Amino acid sequence: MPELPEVETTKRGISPHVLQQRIANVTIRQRSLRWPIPDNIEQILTGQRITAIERRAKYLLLYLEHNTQKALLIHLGMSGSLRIAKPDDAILKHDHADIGFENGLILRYSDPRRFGCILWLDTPPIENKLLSHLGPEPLSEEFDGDYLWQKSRGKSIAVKQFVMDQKVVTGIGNIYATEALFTAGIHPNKAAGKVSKAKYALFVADAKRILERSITQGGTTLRDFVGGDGKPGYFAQQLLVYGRKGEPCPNCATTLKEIRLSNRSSVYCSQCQK
DNA sequence: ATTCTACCCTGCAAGC
DNA sequence: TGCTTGCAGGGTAGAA
Repeated sequence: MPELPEVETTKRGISPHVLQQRIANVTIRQRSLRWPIPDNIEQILTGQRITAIERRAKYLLLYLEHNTQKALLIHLGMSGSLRIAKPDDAILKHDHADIGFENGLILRYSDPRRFGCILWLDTPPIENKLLSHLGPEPLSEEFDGDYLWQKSRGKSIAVKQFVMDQKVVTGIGNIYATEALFTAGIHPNKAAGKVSKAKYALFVADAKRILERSITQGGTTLRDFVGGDGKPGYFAQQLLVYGRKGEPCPNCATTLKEIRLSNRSSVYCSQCQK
């Protein structure tokens, strides 16, 4: 489920239940994620108090007391989720990891496809290979049209792949790239180096607006989620073109087309996106 | 240096 | 009903 808004709302949702709580026990049922969960993660975490949670791109960083330079790194991959569970809650098939607290609540990691990861960073996160090369956060001021325009000069790669490259900007996944390219009127297959500064400015403004709106909606989703209802309303948001191949363009009624870039679906309007 | 391809894994929907 | 196929919100390593 996770694109950036869902990771952000996951962070907001678990924070009140997890911050300042001391870890009483750790149970790993399936170590084989994208990379194996470290063998010693149980002993590293047990007895420690979680003092801070950060999101960087689609990664979550959980810091322990006296250890601001070390952190637990969690990524949800394509299908992962975190929820707050109670001791009596049933353990489902893909609930791979539990972090149990002294107050009895459990931070439970689930990931059917196991594309996510749970790693221990024992060097400053900024130095970690997975985090060091990440581009700016999409909601930061640093991310603007000029930045994208500058960064894209001379690139022949399709603009959609360019804006989904985490080295360029983090947190823009397939859905948001598809949507923002549509509202900005940019053909997904246009060479990144040939998109104008003005178009990039439109794209950035639209991407930020869509992400912010999704985060707002995600809050509602997460309250249900944490409460144990587990009904993600993520898709309830209005997507204009994503997943709507063959339907009329909401702007001009031309039938929406689909191309595949990097083997990922890209829906677009051939009339509105040039 | 940039761009492309294959791959990690399970679940689900569509088609036969 | 049951089988096969293709697709899914991500991101890396290594090849071209």
